[in-house]
Amino acid sequence: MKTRVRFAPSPTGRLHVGNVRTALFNWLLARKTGGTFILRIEDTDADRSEAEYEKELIEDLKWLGLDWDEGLEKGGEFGPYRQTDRFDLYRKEAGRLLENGDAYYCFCSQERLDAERKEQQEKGLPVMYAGHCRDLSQDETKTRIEKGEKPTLRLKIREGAISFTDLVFGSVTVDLTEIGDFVLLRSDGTSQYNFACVVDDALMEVTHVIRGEGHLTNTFRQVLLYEYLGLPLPRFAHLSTILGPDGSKLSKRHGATSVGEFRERGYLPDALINYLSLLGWTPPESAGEVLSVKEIIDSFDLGRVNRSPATFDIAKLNFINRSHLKKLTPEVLADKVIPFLAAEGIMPAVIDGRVREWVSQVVEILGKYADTLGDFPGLVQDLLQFEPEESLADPEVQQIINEPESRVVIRAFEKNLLEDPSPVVDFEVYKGAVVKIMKEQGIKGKSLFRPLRVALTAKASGPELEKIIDVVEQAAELELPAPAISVRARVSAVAARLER
RNA sequence: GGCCCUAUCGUCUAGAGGCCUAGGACGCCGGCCUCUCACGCCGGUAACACGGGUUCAAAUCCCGUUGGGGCUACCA
Repeated sequence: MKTRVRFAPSPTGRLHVGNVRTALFNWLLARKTGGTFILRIEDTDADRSEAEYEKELIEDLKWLGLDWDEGLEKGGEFGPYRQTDRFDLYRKEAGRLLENGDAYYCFCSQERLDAERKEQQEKGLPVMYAGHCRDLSQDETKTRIEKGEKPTLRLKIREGAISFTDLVFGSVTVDLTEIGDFVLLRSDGTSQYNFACVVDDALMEVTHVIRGEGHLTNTFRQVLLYEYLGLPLPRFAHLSTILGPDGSKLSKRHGATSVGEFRERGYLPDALINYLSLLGWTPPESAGEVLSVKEIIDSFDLGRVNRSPATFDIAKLNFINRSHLKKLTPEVLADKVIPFLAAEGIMPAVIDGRVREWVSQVVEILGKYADTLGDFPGLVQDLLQFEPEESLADPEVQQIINEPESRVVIRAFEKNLLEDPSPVVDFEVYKGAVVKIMKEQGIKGKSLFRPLRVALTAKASGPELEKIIDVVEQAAELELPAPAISVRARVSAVAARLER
């Protein structure tokens, strides 16, 4: 039988990484087995669901590359795929339950239910609906409805126990005395989650229900529903919760939690997928941990998913992201970095070919310093920035400048550059000037390059000098929002400050 | 409160009774490379929550304790 899986989010907020992992594991199973991945929206909670979130959710999924074969936007023969469009279906199935005597109308008021629950809690009793309306006569039910009362429909829980085998948690069992008669249809006629979920999964012929661990105990209710409805039971696989650094469920106070935030911070979709796939799942040892999406699909196996909750570790995500960043060509990387530079006002909004080429070079030099695309603006800023007044006050820089030899190097460097007729200081010019110092002054190694670095950048550390010389000079020729300073101007500025 | 689930280095994890003196990855620390920072390479630090069983043998099986998560809604 062909695998059919689904991701069924509620549009009640931005897409959380925990949910992404759920979507991912579903998607991986579908892609691994050549099955179908369905996107369904569970929006039966009218108060919290918003169209805006649904839109964003779709965008996030697309950005991640988790494409679906059936459902929202795609359509399919099992639609509609939004639960608010499926109420007739739920009512129809509820009707069957009612006819079979497995469900009943409940007229208990919200107040009564609340009071009862409170009392049960205070007395330390199991908290569940006591079943007051369970044995109401058909006549009474009928007249009360005719009088205009709006009942809920509840499931009549049978005696005995219910158990099922979860693909990751194994066999689980519960005694049905632990479960109260729960609501199927609300008094306004809409469906409650567990019921809608079962009807949808069954009607959509879902073969594997892969979802968060929070639903593990809901599954008992759902299995019972499948039984009452006489529908074939799908396989279940529950995924452990993702925790924050303090061991509680990952939430906003732990920092970024939504896909949108990670995208905005400059994480690559493939890296996010790679990292999330590693939470609770282990690739075969030989594969290593930095994997392409294709590699993950190829080695994915639900049987290797573990049960214990995992803590979200930003340091490891950074490592994975960095690793993915390093695999990109400079050109591809540049195109991804440019929007981040533009957002910080470092690059103009409209980029021409020369600037793009320049960014490619820069990104190649600075790439090893970046964890995320969002790190680049700061790095490029550092490269472009030249503020001798402030930077020369740095103790490390001071120490270099105070060396008599350093002063000789900087002055000679300035002189050599000024004597060179080339309008632009490119790498060849730079090299010529440096070689001359070595020959004439006999200075080399540390004593040579440290002052050269200070002369060029007014800093004590940074990327390799021979790599930055060209891009620094070129930056001065580019029309950047904040004009960059040319090599000669830099060296002269530093040399001038030597006198004081 | 009741029920369900869970527990290996700081973190993600390997581990399906002897292969475990517990392996890998991230982080951290150290070394090498090097004008510097970083990258890279090499090395190191560090864990079976606790207490009882079962067994010739337990990280692995059972029971309990403790910690964590979830459900117990006319939320999903």
